[in-house]
Amino acid sequence: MNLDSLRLFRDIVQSRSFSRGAQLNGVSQSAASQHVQELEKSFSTVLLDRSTRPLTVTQSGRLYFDYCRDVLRRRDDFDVALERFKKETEGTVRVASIYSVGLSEMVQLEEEFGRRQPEAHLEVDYLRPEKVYEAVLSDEADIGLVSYPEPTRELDVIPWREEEMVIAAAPSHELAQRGPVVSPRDLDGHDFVSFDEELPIRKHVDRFLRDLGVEVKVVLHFDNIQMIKEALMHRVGVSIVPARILDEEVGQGRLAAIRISDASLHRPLGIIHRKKKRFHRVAQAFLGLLCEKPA
Amino acid sequence: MNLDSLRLFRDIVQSRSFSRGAQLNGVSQSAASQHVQELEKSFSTVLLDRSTRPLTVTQSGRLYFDYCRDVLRRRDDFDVALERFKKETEGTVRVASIYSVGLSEMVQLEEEFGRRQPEAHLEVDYLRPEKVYEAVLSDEADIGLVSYPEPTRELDVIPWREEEMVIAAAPSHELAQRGPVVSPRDLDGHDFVSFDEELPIRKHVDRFLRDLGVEVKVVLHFDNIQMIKEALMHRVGVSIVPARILDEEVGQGRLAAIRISDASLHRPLGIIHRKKKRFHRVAQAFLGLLCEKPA
DNA sequence: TTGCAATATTAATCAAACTGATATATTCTG
DNA sequence: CAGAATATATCAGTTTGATTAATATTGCAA
Repeated sequence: MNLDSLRLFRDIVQSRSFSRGAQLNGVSQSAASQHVQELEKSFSTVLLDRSTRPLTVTQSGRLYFDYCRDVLRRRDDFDVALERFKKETEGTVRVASIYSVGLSEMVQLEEEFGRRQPEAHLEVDYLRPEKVYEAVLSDEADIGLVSYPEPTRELDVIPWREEEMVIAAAPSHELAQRGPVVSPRDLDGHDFVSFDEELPIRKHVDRFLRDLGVEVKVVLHFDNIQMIKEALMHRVGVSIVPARILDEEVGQGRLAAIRISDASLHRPLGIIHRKKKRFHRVAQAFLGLLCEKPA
Repeated sequence: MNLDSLRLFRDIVQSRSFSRGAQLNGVSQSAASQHVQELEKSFSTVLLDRSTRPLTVTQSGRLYFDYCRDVLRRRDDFDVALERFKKETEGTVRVASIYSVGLSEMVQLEEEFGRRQPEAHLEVDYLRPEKVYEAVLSDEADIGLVSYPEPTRELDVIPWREEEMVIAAAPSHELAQRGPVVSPRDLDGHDFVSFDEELPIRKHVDRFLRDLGVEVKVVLHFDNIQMIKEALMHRVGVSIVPARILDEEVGQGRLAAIRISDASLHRPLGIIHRKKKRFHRVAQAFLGLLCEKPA
């Protein structure tokens, strides 16, 4: 009693003919005849009166006909609802990103994506790192953009970028005066504005400095780069941050980016997603865009 | 996508488990798994999220689940409606009978039938003979009771009874005086109350008399026995009618039944029904009752 | 009646669904 | 975090049920 069967019976009744009903459904007249006989056997009742031509519907047959119509209508509704839902969700890529990926870059990506997939939507949520993981895990986001990505039991990581880390300071700061490139040792003893201790970036910077035997004096710490930049502009000290996110302030002369000679420090960014996640077409397009552009 | 499949999916969702859903539907876990995978392939969407336990339903899955529930509910309604309808019709035997089968006998039959099939209904319509044929042909009646039954292309006949025909007259009538049995020849020259010419019974009586060389004088004719009896009581003449239907009037002394010696005249009664008619249980019971009682 | 068109019947074929065995995955527990 | 326990996925082989082509039967009209 599948959909085709329901349609078949409906069409037989509506066309008042087994042959025409069969034709409408692309089956043989024999199949139609046998099908209705099976129905009648299973219901132990006569659905169609063939002793007259054109055939007529018995009262039981009318009951079943109405059932067929209702179910087929309900099915159409379902199909429509499913298609609408799929268009909605499959036309949207939901990205969860840490703040420090940088708005400017994201805007560029969005523009390029909009050109390539005019039909598609891109939803970007900027969240604190652990919230990014949560969003991806709970399937509220298709992909997540995080730094120092960690694969887990349920998450896979696609390496994305290695961002250069530079020393940031007010342009008037002593280190900024010293030139566009300095040795890490020059940081020794300076007041330092750092990240909160639980952030991976903090741990990596700490380790970097420790390995080189450089000691700084952490005078402030924040959980986001915006606040760090604010502090630097107020000449509270220096910091080490991803080069990319200083672009704007450096261009305006409000902060200086000082490259670290000698040893290089990089922040890895990664794309995280649920293991075995099946990306729809639009999501795949966005992933492709991300990976092809090493910027 | 038959009913079992819909139930299976519904139960998998409701029990949050393939295995339990399968068990509830008497199929293997393997079948359940494969079935949902086929569904997902056909919809090109994921219906159930198995990466968590217990499994969860995706939004698409919810749409399909609702569809399943609605269809199954609609199906239940259909089943109930069909059963109710069948009980109604299958619990009723619709009989179309000519008037002259006799009310008293029919009442007896109804009583006996009521004892044997307390749940059943018996609907008896008394009609003129051609209306009885019509009723059976158009399936307004399950069976028809007629005299001188004629099988046709669409009707079968089951012989039922051979009713003795007797001479009926007012008790004061000359023939009635002559004794309880007379020779057919004694009718010669008498005023005769007959049936309408188009009725089979008329033709048979006429032939009977003609074969014996008896000539009567038809002074009145009617299409029903009641009127004939009325006429006889008014001493309009004599007639030949089925013995059985005189019982009451004879008992009350209002008419006399005079048997015909010599040659015997009988009226055959038959049960007619549509060819290939499928009798339901109750109808079969009534047919059985009719045939077993040669009364 | 005969002839025409529709439906029923039959046997053979074929694809879908199911099972049992087993592999893989998830969760729980020590 | 390993390993047990439970759940789901996969695969090959089998069964079932739907389908077709050919043909018989039936209903209707001339």
